[in-house]
Amino acid sequence: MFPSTNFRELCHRHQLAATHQRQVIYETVTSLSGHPSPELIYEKVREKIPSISLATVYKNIRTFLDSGMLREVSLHHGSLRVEPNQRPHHHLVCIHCKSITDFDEAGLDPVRLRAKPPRGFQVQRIAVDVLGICAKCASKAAHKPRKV
Amino acid sequence: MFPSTNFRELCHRHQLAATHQRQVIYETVTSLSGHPSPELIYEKVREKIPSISLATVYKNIRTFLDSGMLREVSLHHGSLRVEPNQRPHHHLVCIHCKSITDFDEAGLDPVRLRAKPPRGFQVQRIAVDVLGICAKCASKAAHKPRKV
DNA sequence: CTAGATGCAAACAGTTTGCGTCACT
DNA sequence: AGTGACGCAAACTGTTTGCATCTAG
Repeated sequence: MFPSTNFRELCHRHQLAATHQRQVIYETVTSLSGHPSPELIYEKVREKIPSISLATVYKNIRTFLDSGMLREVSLHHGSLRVEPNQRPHHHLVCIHCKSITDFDEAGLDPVRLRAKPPRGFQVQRIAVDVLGICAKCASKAAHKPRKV
Repeated sequence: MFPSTNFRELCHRHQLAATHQRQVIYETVTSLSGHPSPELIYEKVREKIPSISLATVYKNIRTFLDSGMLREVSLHHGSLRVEPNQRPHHHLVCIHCKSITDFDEAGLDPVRLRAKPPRGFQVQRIAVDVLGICAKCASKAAHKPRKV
């Protein structure tokens, strides 16, 4: 979608100031494998900028997520959520208000593994999240789009 | 799988003492719709047992999750996790150690909505979590099985 | 020049733990 | 009777905020 580009342009497209801290945080994240936590990102960034503040790392991760420059592994709802619905179902998750709505399994083509999962991973079940904008948020927000 | 049953039997099957608090917490959760947080469950339970402690609610939610009597909406990893992998992919999630491994989109039959999602929900993307036991945990645990 | 970014410390929210007492089995 | 559950308060972890200073545009 976007041609290959440098960090300044990327920030400009998202209307963000291209600061040194931001660049190092962003490049650190994209260079990492796995699914790093803010704390781990902070550690790695400090190797480049020892004086950086943890708050700056948090603020910028949030900024990147909000602008769509980065994505989080799964939307977190601040606290643990218990699932009272015992029937097989999936979830509709709103990326704005983070509301979760159940979605019957029958509304989705059956999800099946095409390939064996790697190296002895024993599958127990498959959970599907349909991510998007709920009706309520869609109506009040003709404005800001947001990636997920 | 299980015949309809009462709370005492349910606890017995999971080797848990059937206390009054436990019963009220469990029945409160299963009577709720949506995806309640511990705080909300606490509020509701206090309507029945005003003297109950928040710690008891937390301890028992944890107990229910660990025993498989209840399930959580999505495994939470304690902290926010950033996704550096920009390619379309899904996740293999271990229910024991909570490790997350990327799983290429091609390893799964394409996931498609069969029905229109309800009431003007605008779908942006579909995220699939394959839940199970990773090889590492499987080897060291011939023992305790656990539901997810 | 000015809006917005940084760094620090303090505040917060959510969750867990230690421990004395009480209740289920 | 003994093991484990409860209730309370204190501790902890992860994250956000207020504010003074600095910097990109």
